[in-house]
Amino acid sequence: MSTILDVAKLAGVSTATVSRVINSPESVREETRKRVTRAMAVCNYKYNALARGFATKRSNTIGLIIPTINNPVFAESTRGVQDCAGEKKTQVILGNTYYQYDQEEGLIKTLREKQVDGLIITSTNPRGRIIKTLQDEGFPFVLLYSTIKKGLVWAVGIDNFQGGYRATQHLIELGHYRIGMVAGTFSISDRSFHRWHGYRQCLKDHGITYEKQLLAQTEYSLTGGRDSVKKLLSIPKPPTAVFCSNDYLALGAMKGAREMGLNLPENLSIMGFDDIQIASYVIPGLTTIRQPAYEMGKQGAELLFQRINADPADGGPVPVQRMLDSSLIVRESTMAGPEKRMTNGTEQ
Amino acid sequence: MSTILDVAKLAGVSTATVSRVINSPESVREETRKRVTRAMAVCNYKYNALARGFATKRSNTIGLIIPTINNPVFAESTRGVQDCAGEKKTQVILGNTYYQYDQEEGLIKTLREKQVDGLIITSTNPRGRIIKTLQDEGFPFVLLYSTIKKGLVWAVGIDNFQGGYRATQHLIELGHYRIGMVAGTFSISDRSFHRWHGYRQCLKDHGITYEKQLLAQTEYSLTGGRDSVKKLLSIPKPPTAVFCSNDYLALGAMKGAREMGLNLPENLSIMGFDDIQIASYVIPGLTTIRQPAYEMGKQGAELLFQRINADPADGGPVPVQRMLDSSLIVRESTMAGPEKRMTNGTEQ
DNA sequence: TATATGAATGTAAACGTTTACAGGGGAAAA
DNA sequence: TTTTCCCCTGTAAACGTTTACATTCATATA
Repeated sequence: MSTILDVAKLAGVSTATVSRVINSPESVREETRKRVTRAMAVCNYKYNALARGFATKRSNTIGLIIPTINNPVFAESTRGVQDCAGEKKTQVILGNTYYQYDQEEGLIKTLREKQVDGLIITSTNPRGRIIKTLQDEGFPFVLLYSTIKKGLVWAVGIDNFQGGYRATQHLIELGHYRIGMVAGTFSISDRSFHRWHGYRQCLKDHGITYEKQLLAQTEYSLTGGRDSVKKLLSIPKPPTAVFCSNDYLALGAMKGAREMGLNLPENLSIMGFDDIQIASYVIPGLTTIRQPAYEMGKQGAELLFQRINADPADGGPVPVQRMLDSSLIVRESTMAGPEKRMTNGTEQ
Repeated sequence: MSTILDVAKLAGVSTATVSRVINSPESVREETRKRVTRAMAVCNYKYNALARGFATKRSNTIGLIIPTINNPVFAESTRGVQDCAGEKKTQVILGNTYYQYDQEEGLIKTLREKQVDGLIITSTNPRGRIIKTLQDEGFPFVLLYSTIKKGLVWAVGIDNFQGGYRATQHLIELGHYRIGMVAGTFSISDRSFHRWHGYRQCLKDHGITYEKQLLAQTEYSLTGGRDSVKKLLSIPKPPTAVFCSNDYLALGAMKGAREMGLNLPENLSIMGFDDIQIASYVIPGLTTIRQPAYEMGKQGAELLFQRINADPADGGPVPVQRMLDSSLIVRESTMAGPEKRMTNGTEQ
């Protein structure tokens, strides 16, 4: 492999000049530039970005930490991050935590050792020790899918409480009052937790008492959704509607309900959360709360670069928390509850 | 930031010794080791893997190039790659080509500059210039989803021709003889191309003449699948079955067919390819050709490491091409063609 | 003519590791 | 006692860039 030095010798200039034609060509005389360019071609010179990173303490690489690339919602925001990073000539290293805190911890450590310029994290536990350390040490990072509304940490997310509330409200307005919830284990996702809070509050506001047996917690997977809904449908007075804390679980729930012989949505209304692409391609179309996943990734990355490139002179940039809009998308997987149908004669 | 030198001074040893306690602790006396470890803690030492990479010419990073992380099949193999890399203490940089050759070209260049130890590539054009260059220069890479069966390039894939053949055969055996195909544009994926070849050959072997108008080419997306199937259904004698070159397109096709008022599978049989997870969660369950996506990623990574770590002494390791098994998964989206149903009385 | 200016280039140190090689010292062997 | 060996540690160069600073030289200015 030839180096800048080889090129320099061949072109009869110093390494500094070669470096300059690479990084600020306008600062070197045209004739010299040509000579150097030709020399680079002659010895098939390959730039070593790692050596540059070493010299400049800037790797032009960022780390992206998500629970799992399998959930399309994270795939979508990954794309957002990548697209933004691409514009900034930056590469992204991807890591999956599989919702495990120790994995998250390990990943962050490794990526920092790799000298990434910053981190975008969909954390399993945003209030845990690791994030705190990062914050204390002033390392540039931004939280994704975060529920943090105000404070010192950079974050972009949606209002998960409100989302959970709105989802539940939709079901109540349809006349359901036995509403189950399928959620991820709270210890592994604080998003689920907030959505559940919204659900509880909404029930309360409508005079419906919360029942513990109407909550099924599970791991985030299609099978998790399927099994959980079956559990909910097996209790004495089963729910007529279930709110799943994400679309992935909801898709699983649909299958589970059907395996128990139910027709959808007549026998069971199902709500999801996320609005992944496939949600509108499925029968019945999944009613859900849309969150702008691609946009979230994109904006997260933008904020990160903003933070990284900020002039540290004036006490550092001021942290920003950005809340994106979520919205209710009504499709066919939810319909009027049995009582409502009877009273207004729309029972089929 | 403290360096190895700081630690060394603090512990009263040389930098070499500190480096040794990091990389081969067993080679240093216990008492010294302890002293160094303590010193590292005291000055909050953070290892710089980038500096290491620079010194050793080994970045412990590999690049993974795929068309798009949005297609679950690539997300799944990405996970396979990541899991394997994780075991080897290696990180993976992810790049999407969006099926564009110039993107692929750019990514490969950038990643090589970043000094990745190797590349795993799901190429848009495996016989193009870039792959050739990589090969000529002896850079370690392995092709994923490749159809290459024998030769000098490392590759893992399935037999796409056979897969296309088997899919078509399934439809023919069900009594269909007007069989459409929805495929990606051939110029952007050689996999699609081979599946289409299998389709044609199978038609031929069963005495069915190939009709150009029964082929719809499109970009790889749900909407692409939806629009294409509509096009196929609008021709004078529309197909009674369509084979989509991947599940993603097939899911789109299902929607398209329904939007034209068809019942599935009674009015149209639909086949996919890949067997993405969601394929079995959809109604009707999607009949498809399964390919082991996770396994493909995992094995691809294993081969890459094998190649990277091979002792270059004995003329370099011998290239391996690995063909994984694919298999027909019959679900509910395909059923007997109209004629067959009439003749044997199973028409509903 | 003498001086100031500025553009283009060169010099050399710095970045934080690794590692080939050398050396010290103690135990075992002769 | 001398020699040999091995374990542990140190020395110093090397990896390929960038960049602050110095230098050169031509041109403009006084």
